[in-house]
Amino acid sequence: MNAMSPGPVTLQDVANEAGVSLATASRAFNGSTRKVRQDLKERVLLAAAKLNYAANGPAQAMARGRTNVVGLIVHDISDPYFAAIAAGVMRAAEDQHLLVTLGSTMRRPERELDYVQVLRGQRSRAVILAGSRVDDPELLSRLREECAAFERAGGRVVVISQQKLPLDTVVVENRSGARALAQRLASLGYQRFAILGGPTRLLTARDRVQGIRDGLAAAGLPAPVVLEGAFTRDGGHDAMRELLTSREGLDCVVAVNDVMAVGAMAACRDAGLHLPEDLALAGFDDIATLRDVHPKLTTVRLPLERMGETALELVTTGTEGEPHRTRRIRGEVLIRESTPLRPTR
Amino acid sequence: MNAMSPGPVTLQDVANEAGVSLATASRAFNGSTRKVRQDLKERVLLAAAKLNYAANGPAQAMARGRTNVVGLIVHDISDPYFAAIAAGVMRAAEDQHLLVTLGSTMRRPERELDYVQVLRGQRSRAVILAGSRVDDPELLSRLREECAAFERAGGRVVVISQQKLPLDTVVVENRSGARALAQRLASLGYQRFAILGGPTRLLTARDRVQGIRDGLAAAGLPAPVVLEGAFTRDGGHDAMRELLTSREGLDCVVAVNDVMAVGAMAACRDAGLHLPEDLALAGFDDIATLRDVHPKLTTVRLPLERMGETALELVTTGTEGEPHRTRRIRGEVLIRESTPLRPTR
DNA sequence: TTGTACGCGTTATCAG
DNA sequence: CTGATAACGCGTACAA
Repeated sequence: MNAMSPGPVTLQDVANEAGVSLATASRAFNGSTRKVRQDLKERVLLAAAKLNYAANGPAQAMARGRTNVVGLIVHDISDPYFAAIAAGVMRAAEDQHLLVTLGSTMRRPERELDYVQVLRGQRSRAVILAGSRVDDPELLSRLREECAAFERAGGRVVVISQQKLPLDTVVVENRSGARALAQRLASLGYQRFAILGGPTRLLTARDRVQGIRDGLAAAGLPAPVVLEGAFTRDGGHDAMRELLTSREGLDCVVAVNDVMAVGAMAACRDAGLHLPEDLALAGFDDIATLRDVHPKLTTVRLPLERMGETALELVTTGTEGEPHRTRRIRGEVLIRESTPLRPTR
Repeated sequence: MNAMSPGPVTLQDVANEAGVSLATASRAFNGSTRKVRQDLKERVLLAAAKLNYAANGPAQAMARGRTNVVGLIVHDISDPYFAAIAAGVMRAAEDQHLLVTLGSTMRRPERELDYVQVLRGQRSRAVILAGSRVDDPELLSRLREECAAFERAGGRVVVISQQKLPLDTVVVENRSGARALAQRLASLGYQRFAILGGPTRLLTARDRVQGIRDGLAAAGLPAPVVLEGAFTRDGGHDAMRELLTSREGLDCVVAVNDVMAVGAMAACRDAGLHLPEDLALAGFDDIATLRDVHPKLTTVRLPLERMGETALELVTTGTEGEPHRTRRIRGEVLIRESTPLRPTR
C-alpha cells in the first residue's frame, strides 16, 4: 500500500490519492450533481474504494449542521408490536439512506424526554415517538416543550398513536376499530362481555376500552366488566385469572391487545376452560407471531410495518414551516376461531 | 429570556450566561473530575439547564475522535429472537449511557458489510453483529477485512453466534444444546425423527441440525430426514407440509427454531393432525411470546436478553490490544407438552 | 469546472 | 484552577 496517515483515512487522503483537491473529492461524493468532470469523479471514487474510505459522519454533521440519523423511540423493543413498527421504519430508512438510533423506554414514559433531548444534541434529523401517549398533563407539557426545542433545532418529530401534540402524527384509530370489533362480536350473539383493559394511563389501552364500550352500547348490550392490567402477557394472564375467580356467566372476553389475549388464553387453560366452547376471546393488533395460536384469535389487524413506514415518510417529506400533518390508520376486524357464531341457547 | 444566538444553544452561550470561559464550561460538563471550582461548576450547570442546552454530539465526536454510539446489526428486528437480544442490548446500553444505532439487514448477509463501514464512518465506539454467520468464505473474508478496518479506527466488534472471526464473541452453543435436546427426546421414546432444518448456509441452523444428528446417533437411532426451509414461520409451515405429504411413520419433528415450529404446528393442524398425540414437535430458542402456544412447545431455552447484555458488556470492558475474548452461552432443554413421554406400542 | 480558505462546536494542550 | 487557542474532517461560499 501507499504511505498513509496513521489514523483513519480521510477525504484529504482520497483527494491526494486521486490527485485532486479536497473540494473536488468532496463534490465527487455528494456534490450538487454535474459539477465535477466525469473522469475526475471516477478517479476519486476509485481512490476512495482503494483506500476503503468511509466518510466521517460527525464531520459531515458539523459542516452540514444536520445528520442522516433518525431516532426511533419505543416503549419496549421486545414487544412484537414495536418490533413490527421498527421493521417498517428500518425498511423505509434504508431506502432513504438514513440511520436509525433506537431508544427503548422500558415503558417509563418520562424517559422519552431524555431521549428527545439527547437526539437533539445528536442533531438527529428527526425523532419518531412510536408508543402510546399517556394521560399525564404535566408530562405531556414537558414533552411538548422538548419536542418544540427539537424542532427549533431544525428536526422533525413524528408521533405514532394519538394526536396529543402539535406534531406530525400517524393516528391509530383504536377507538373506532375497537367499536367495530365489539359490534361484530355482538352480532355473533355474544352478550355478556368483560374487558382486559391494560393500564388506564395508556391512551391506547383506554381508547380501545372506550371503543368496545361504545360498540356494546350501540348494540344495546349491558356495560362490560373492565379489569386493569399490565399491557403485557402477564397482565392479560393475571387479569383473566382474577376474572375467572370472581365473575360468572361471561360470554366473551376482549383483551386490548393480542399479547394480553394470549396470556389470558393460558390462564383459561390453567383453569380448565376450553376455548372457544366455554368462553370466547378476542385481542387487538394481529401480531404476526401470534397468528398461529390455537384457537386462532379474533382481533383487529393494524398494519404495523406500514405504520412505521408511514412515520418515516412523514419524516422525509416534511417542509419547514408547514403545519403538522396526520395520517389515519384504520384497523380491520378479523373474526377467527376464538369467537365462533354463538349457538342460541 | 435573554438574547440568544438564533440557532441551537451552544456551549459558548452557556459559558456566557454563566460568566465563565468556554473551556471552563466544557470542563464543568465532563472534565476530568475535580478540576473546576464547585461554585463555577454549579453556575455552569444552572445556566445549561436554564438555556435547555444539549451538547452537540457530532462536535464532541469530532473533538474526541469517538462517539458514544454502538451499532447493533440484526438480520430482522421483527424476528422475536433479535428483538429479545436487542432488548438486552438496550438495557445494558442505558446503564452505560450509550446510544444504539440499529441495523437490520433483512436477512441479506452482505448488508452487514455496508453497515459496518457506515458505522466506522460514524466513529461508532463498537458494533455488535447479532446474527448467525453464513457459510460463504468470500463474504467472511470481506467481513473480516471490514471489521479489522473498524478496529483499526479504534472501535470494537462483538459477534453473537459463531466464532468465525478473530473478534470478541458471544458463542451460542447451538450444537451441544441441540444434541442434548435430541438425546432427551430419544429417552422419551421417540425413534423416527425429521428435522425442519432452516437454510443450510446459516451456520446457526446448520449447527443445530448437526447437534440433533449427533444426539440421535449417540442414542443409537437412525439418521433423521432433514428438510430445508426459510428460518421463519412460513419456512416451518411449508417444510412441514411437504413432510406430511411425503413421509410416513414419523414420531417426532424438530424444528431448528421456535418460530419455524409454530409454523409447523399450523401446518399439522391444517392437515388434521393432533399434537402431540399424532406427532411430537420441538423447537429451539424459547421465544417468550410463544410460550403460551398449545401444546406448550418443548424447546431449548436461550437467555436471549442476557446474550445482548453480555455482548454490550464485551463492548465496554475491552482493552486496546487485548486478544479477543469469548463468552459461551449454553441452552437449557425444556421438555413440555408437545413431546410427552411416548407410550410404548 | 476546480481550488482556496473559512467555519461548524467541542475537546485538549499549553500558558497564566 | 482558569482562559486562550489549535486541532478535528468536511462542506461550501468565493475566487480563479
